[in-house]
This record gives sequence, C-alpha cells and structure tokens, in this order.
Amino acid sequence: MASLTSVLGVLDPTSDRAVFRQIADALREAIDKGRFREGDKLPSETELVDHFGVSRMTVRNALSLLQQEGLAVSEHGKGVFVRPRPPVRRLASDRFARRHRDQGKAAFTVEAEAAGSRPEVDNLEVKEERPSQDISARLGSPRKVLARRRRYLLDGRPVEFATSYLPLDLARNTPIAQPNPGPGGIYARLEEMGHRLDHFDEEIRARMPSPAEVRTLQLASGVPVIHLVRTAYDAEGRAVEVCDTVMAADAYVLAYQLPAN
Amino acid sequence: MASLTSVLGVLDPTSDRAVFRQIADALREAIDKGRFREGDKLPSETELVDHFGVSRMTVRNALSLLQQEGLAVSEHGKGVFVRPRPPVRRLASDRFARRHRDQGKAAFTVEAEAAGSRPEVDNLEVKEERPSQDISARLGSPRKVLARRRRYLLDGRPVEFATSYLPLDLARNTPIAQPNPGPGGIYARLEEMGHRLDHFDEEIRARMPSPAEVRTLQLASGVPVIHLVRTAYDAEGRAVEVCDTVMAADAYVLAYQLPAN
DNA sequence: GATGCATACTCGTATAGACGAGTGGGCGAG
DNA sequence: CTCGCCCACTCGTCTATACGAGTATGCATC
Repeated sequence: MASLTSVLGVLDPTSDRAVFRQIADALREAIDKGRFREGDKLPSETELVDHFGVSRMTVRNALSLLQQEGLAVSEHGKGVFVRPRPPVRRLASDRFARRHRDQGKAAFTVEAEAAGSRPEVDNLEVKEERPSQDISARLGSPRKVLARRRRYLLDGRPVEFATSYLPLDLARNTPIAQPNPGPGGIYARLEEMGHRLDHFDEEIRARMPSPAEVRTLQLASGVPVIHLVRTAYDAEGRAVEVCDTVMAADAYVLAYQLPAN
Repeated sequence: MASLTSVLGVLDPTSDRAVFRQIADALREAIDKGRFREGDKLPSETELVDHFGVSRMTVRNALSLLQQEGLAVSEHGKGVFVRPRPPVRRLASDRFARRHRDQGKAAFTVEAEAAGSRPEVDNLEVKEERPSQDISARLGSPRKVLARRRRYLLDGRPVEFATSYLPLDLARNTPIAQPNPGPGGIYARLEEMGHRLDHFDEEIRARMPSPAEVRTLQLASGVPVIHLVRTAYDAEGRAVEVCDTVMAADAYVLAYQLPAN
C-alpha cells in the first residue's frame, strides 16, 4: 500500500483555503484520479487525523463535505466509502405509448426484468381523499380523488415512489380502484372506459429530499431527487390522471425525444 | 415577538433522536408552518444555544442539516436565513421548435424578457478541441469538434451553463464558428446549410454540483443541478450537435409534452 | 466445530473553549 | 454633516476531549 502522503499529499500551511477544504480537495482529487475507486474504503478518520496532523472535527468536516457532494457515504462502525454509482434506469419518453402497453405485467416489471434486475412493488395503497390544491387544479377541481400509492424497488433497493390521482367520479367502482388494476395498468383501463388517451404533460424538477423521502427511498446523503408530475389527457382534452413521482436521482436518467418542427 | 419556546418548542430528553436532529426538526417545522418565511432570519446560533441549552456545535450541526436539505442558507456575519425560492424558469419541450425560432434574438433572451427578467449571456468562448469520449460517441466520432460555451444569467444571477459541440467538418468557417451566429442561433444556421433538423434527443440527470459548478453557478448549498444533454439530428439521421447543459435546479422546471400513441 | 464474549476498530454525538472574519450600527473627530 | 474607527454581533474554523454505538475479529469456552 502506498503511503498516505503519496496518495493525499500534504497541507499547504500558507494557503488561506480552510484546512478541512484542503483535506476534502485532496480526497476528491484522489477519488477523481482513481486512487480510490467506487466502493473503496477511504482512510479512517483516525488515519486522516494522524496524517494531516489536525483534530478529528476538522477531518469530519472534510468528509462531511464529500458526502454533501455525493462523492462518499459513511457507514457507522465500518468506515467512509467512495459512493458506488448504482446502475441507472433509463426512462424513455415513449414508455407510456400505447404500443408498449404490455399484456399482464406493469411497465416497471417488464423493463426491470429485461435489464436483469429483480423488480418489486410495495406500499400499495388505494384510497379516496381530498386532493391538494395543486393536484386539484391539474385535474379540473374534482371534490375528491382516488389516490393510488406505491413504491418501486430494484434488487431490493427503493428507487421511486409514486402516487396517481384520478377524479373520483371517473375511477370509483372501476378496476382502477382495485389494488391490481389488471393488464396494461390504469391507462389500459381508462381507454377501455372510453377515455382514449391523447397526450401526457410531464413537469420535471430536481431538489434535495425531505426527511420523509430520505427514509422512503433510503437515500444516501448528497443524493437529490427528481420530482416528476405527469398529467394524462384524454381525447376530449380532459385531465384524467395526475401521477406524482419522486425518484432517487442517482438511479435514473430520463430520456425524451422531441420533434424539431 | 413570540418567545422562542412558542415557536420552536423544547427538546425531548427521553427521545433517542439525536439532539441536533430534534433541533433541526423544530426549525424545519417552524419553517413549514410559516413561522419563518422565505428570506427570514432564523434565530442566531447563540440564541439557539441559549434556548435549547446545548453547545454551539450541536446547534451548528442542526443548521447544517437544514442547509443540506436546501431549506436554509447562512451568510457570514449576518445570520442564517430561510432560503428564498427564486422564480423558476419553465423550459417547454417545444422551445427549439422551428416555429419559435425568433428572428434576431436568442431564445433565452426573448423568453426572459417576456417574463420580465433581465437576461445576460457571458463567458462566450468558441474554440476547436478534441471531443471527450462521451461527446465523440454521440456525434459519430469526429476527430475534432467546435465547442461553444456560454453562461446564462437572469437579473444578474447565473442559472445555466452550456456547451454546444458540433463536428468540426460541419462547423468550420461557417457563421456557427462566430461568437454570434446570427438570428435564430446555430439551429437556424444549420438548416440554412442544408441540415434540416429532424428531432432532438434529451437526457436528463440530477446530481449534486461539483465545486467548479458551485462557483460558476454561485449555488447555495443544498441546491442540486439538472444535467441535460441534447443531441440534434438532421433529416439524414446524422447527429449534428450535442448541447451539454448544467442548470441550477432551483431555477428550472422542465416541461415535456408526449403523445400517447 | 459452534457459541459467545472481549476487544479493537469504526463513525456518531456532544461539550467547552478559542480565535478569525464579515457586517452593520453607533459615536466621536474633523 | 461626513468620515472613519470601534464595537457588538454574526457565522467560520479549529482544537481537545469524552462517551456512545455499530462492526468485525479472534479467542476462550463449551
């Protein structure tokens, strides 16, 4: 094993850059250069204290910076590790196209299995409720809505949490109100019920997760979420569904194809 | 002014939740309930130390949590403030449609002025260079590319940093290689040169910014970036441009419209 | 060999103190 | 009145120490 000095260098006492930033810089550079690779354990706090001749809080400050940047994750009792880049799931913009509506299985399941992953869906909850102001406005101000909540996991890891909202007058006493709406999902049911889908609007934001989202998606620190709100419109121009999705940003890349005309 | 106790409550000494998390919870709840509004100054570290009867590091730990969540920003010498939500810019998926190609001004400028903001573009750099592996692959492995870099600001605040790459054989000695490519931008020039644009592919990721990106976009801590890579294809199916854009996530919402068929 | 404990290592939490540096207000000198 | 300095308050950085809690390993015991 190379000495820490050859990997991390030393502090520049003449620099006006804060010591903990210099330490973070050294570690970041070492990671960038591949001296530490994904999943590798970084030197322990004690080792860094000894190497740089600073106090432990200073080292922790530096490591905390790297975690905020999403470069490292700490594991209690084990150490601090270079954050592994999980395989990303690519969401194509045509994933809800009619031609892709698979018989029998949900789009998520089909896609995941094709990619060699083990998909799961849990936290299934279907209930009637009063819509939030935002959801209400998007759906044309229904008094009540049907909410379908679920969480998606890949190989045991939560990656996405979604809620679909439908006007209650449209969804009550239909297969859509069942825990399992049947092959092709709720979009297939909507079309069977005469609501031929015309187009979807999607709005995409990125932000840091709330504490509740950190729990639900088991997010490491330094991982943002992608917040996607999709509204489905039928051929009459009525908004028939709003799907509010929060995704672990390190698990997804969204892909859209746009015409140039 | 209401007492701090009525706004923040007190610690629960029987709880096994870490003290700094309880303090963060109290502040977060007060912010959520509107007791502190956007831009408001939170109690100073000293006030929180006195109120909760803990050490300063514990309070700083709590405040640091809120900053990581993007809820607060600290200003040296002034205090810690509830992070103001800047107005978001909505990017519609048809913003590059041919019909929107404005004569004379860049899309960014037109749109910003319509929204009542003062747009600026700086850091203009146009140079020839060897493409990165990723860019090269997307453009069909050209030996060299023309790179056009610029930064966009709204009302003096940097919001976006973008680089366009074009195969050099296509762009050399054309208006595209000029600092100002003329009305309608490089897409108009490409079409004039016989590359009728057919469609765009866009890939969207969200992640925490690198230190360099924090500087360029003057990002507060707790603000992720949206990384958008757009590839433009002409009617022959050739990739004629790749635009790599890094946006301050708190300044943007991306909107796409998708057909359902 | 399997079990279980002791131990040494890891990071997590918290205290107490010190000094530095940016901000803004007040006050006195000119 | 204006300028400039001082001071009080803010957060930023750093040290030193202590104990708690999770993890892994090895060794003694059964």
